Amino acid sequence: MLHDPAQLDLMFQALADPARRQMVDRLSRGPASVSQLAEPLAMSLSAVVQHLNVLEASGLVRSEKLGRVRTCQIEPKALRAAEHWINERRLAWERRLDRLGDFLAETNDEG
Amino acid sequence: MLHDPAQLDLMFQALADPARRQMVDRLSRGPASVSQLAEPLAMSLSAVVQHLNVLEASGLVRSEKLGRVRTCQIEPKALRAAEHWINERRLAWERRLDRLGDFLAETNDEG
DNA sequence: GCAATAGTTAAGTAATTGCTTCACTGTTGA
DNA sequence: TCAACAGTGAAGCAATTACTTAACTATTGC
Repeated sequence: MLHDPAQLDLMFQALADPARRQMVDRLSRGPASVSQLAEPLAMSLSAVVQHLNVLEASGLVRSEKLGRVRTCQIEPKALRAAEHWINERRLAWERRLDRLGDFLAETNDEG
Repeated sequence: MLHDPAQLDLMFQALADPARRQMVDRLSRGPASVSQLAEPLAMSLSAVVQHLNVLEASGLVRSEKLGRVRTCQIEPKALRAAEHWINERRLAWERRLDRLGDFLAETNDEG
């Protein structure tokens, strides 16, 4: 389910915004409440909640509410899925370059 | 220069669109002309050129025009930068979990 | 030369995004 | 009990995005 293109779409879309990346960055250092996520950001709490919704919809962040405070955490599996998509494309390209290098080396030996 | 936040912003923004990811995917299998990139996409050539501009501005793709055909390639360094950003955050989180696990194991031993 | 090819550019448009403010709900500490 | 706190939801708005069409330039094969 994590590699389905729609989910990948939501993840990259979520990561495209600097405020949301800052939130992910903050969460990578440990869980945080909505207010803690909002604190370094120059925007209303409401805007932060909206960003949080995007992050949760993408699967990158999970949260749970206890009493009046919602605690958020990173979902490393989702991060890994995005990472994996990029990695596969880059590796495909680099393998292709290697093969090309081998081919050129061989045809040079025979020239 | 590749880790500057503005460039990272452009890269993730570029990857957020499914058409552009499809173009990157195509390019990961080897260089292609603009028309070749456009071929599987259900949109005008003009739209594809606009997507290509976004990809080039982000540094993810490089292109060169010879005669009337523009040939595009992936820039693996840029892909690696995006990959790296995600990887660092995920690792930070996972290391934190490890430390937490160690701590809990230790305090259990002493109970 | 000239038509077809490959791409570029500009202008317009509909949908989406990233906010804002405001009114509101539920929770908690004094 | 009640004021402050933590968060939510809706409405509205300006900017951006992802297209479109149409007019255009430059290259190439015949």
